[in-house]
Amino acid sequence: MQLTTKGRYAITAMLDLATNTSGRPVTLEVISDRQNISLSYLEQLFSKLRKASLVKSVRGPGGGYLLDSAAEEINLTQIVEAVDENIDLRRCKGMADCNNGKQCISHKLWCEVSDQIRSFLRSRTLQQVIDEHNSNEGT
Amino acid sequence: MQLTTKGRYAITAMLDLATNTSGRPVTLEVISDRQNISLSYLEQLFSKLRKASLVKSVRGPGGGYLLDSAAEEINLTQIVEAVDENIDLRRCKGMADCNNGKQCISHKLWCEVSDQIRSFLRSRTLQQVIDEHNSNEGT
DNA sequence: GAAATACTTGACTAAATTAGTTGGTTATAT
DNA sequence: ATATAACCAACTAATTTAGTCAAGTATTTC
Repeated sequence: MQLTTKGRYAITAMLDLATNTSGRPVTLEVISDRQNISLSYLEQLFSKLRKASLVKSVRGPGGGYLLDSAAEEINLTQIVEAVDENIDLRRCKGMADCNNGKQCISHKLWCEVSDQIRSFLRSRTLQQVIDEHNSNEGT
Repeated sequence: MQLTTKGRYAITAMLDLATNTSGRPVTLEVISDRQNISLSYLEQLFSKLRKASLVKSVRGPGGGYLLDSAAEEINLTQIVEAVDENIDLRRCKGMADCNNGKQCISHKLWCEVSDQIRSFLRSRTLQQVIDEHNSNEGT
């Protein structure tokens, strides 16, 4: 589990899509302007998001991107994992010579922490994030 | 809030310290061997951890590092923030020309997500992570 | 069916971050 | 004294992130 600017860009862009209620596709150019993310970098990210079936594209004039599922159905782990191909530990890829005894106790602990973060993010959908935002309007 | 290999290394090393119950300092060399992290990279990280008062050092022979507080008192956000100086958004540092209207709605949403992750990590102490590990022993 | 729109792809470059190296110095226990 | 191990700073290498460029392909609209 990584959580860097890359994942943040992806979440930001997906939230932008999720708040578009017009029903019409949103172009990457518009997202680029609104969110200050370079168009071509967005293209890279959306290529991955599309392959992960998180968004769908509409070509031609009036085209753009739409969420592929309802905002209630898309959680943050899906987004982060779609763009941030999760890099494993460097030396002990998988379990190589790592799991022998206490050598790796804190590596194992780390994995558990990582799992907890992942499942926390999985429990949060785009819609929830938006709803919580709206209920805080007054601040 | 970043969460990269750097933060993971720091958490891993801190967990290593936290599981040392001998009461004697642990050298970076030992951690380096046990966790497969280069000694000099550990030095960089521990310099920051020390400045953040998360660990204390003992010089000279028999020296090394110890947690500065009890493992119950140290949470994961403290560790990550100590080493991963949190990089803000690129263009709209602070609030520059960002907060004007709907321009930034999903930036704001992102900040809220980020806060949620931060407070989740803050709710988890080193000791809790270790305890949960021990109660899963049988697997 | 031609033109415009807008996604798609891939290779490339630049910048930033992470990781590791080197070569010291300082403090302290023995 | 000497060995140990923290401390420090500047440097390099590797990797990742971010952005650029240039060509495609699909689709709508006229």
